Amino acid sequence: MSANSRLTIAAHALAWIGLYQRQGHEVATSEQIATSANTNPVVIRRLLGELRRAGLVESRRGVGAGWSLARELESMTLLDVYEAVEPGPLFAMHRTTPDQGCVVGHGIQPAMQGIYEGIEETLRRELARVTLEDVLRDVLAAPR
Amino acid sequence: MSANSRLTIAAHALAWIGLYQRQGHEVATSEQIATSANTNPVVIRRLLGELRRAGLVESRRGVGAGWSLARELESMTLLDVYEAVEPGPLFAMHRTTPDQGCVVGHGIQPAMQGIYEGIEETLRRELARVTLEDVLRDVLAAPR
DNA sequence: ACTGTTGCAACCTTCACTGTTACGACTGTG
DNA sequence: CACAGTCGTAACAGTGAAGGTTGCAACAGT
Repeated sequence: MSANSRLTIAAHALAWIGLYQRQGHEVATSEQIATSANTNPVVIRRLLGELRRAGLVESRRGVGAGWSLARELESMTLLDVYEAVEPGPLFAMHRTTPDQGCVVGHGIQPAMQGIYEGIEETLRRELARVTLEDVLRDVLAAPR
Repeated sequence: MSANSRLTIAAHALAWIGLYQRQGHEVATSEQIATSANTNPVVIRRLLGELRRAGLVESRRGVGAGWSLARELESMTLLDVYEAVEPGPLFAMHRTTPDQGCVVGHGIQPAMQGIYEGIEETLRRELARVTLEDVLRDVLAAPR
């Protein structure tokens, strides 16, 4: 499907900020998070910007600037993150309109639309069952 | 997610072949299916080739060549099609290894791996609940 | 005024998907 | 046996998303 890592990196960033704050720090910088995720700070800022628009994090500018959680990790689910960073649908329709003169060409899109909606709804329910607190717990439970 | 239309087109092709065969025809050509799906015959042949490898369709060459179903539509699910045309996982990990010296960088991949596996399993169950017979029925039920 | 960080634009590279052309391989028909 | 129609597949181009990188203005505390 040509999967991307946006949800993974976003969860990484949130878990990092959450843990950092529990260690007594006020804000985390995109530079620190990027080092942990082994990527570029701008990539982190772009993702966190989308999470800010969704109300999951806040940012401060100026000296002592950085990122902090807008809510507790317990109240954030992977669905919140998914919706913030993945706007489009999971499955795409035809790139060009199928032949409307053909029975199948005419009926296929409404048919698949209905099926896909049900499947995506199930995916969302599943994503909503996992909180970022769960993620952080699993992260800390990793061996070694 | 940069979704693609492979599952949609594959379902379209299978429904088309199935309906065509019920109308008394032996085999369908990639040309006919491509016309219905409004795409190029080679695109259809590539997709059907993957479905053939998965044992869902058969092809004949030579004069009177074309494609036919290898099984009844009732016995084919969207999961069969999905697995035939979408090899990779739904969500990707980091493109580069995260900082293993960081607690989060070290634990994030196993954590997300476990979470993603559960979610993909749910997705598969959902795809397995829809047969291609269901798809064809919905196609034929479209208004007008 | 200085400093460190965000916000954001601009650009590049990579990669998957899709579309297209071309042609050899195959097989039933005349 | 030649022909015709279709598959099988390689090769290449176009498109678009994702990710990486650089650069710089804006901001705010010291």
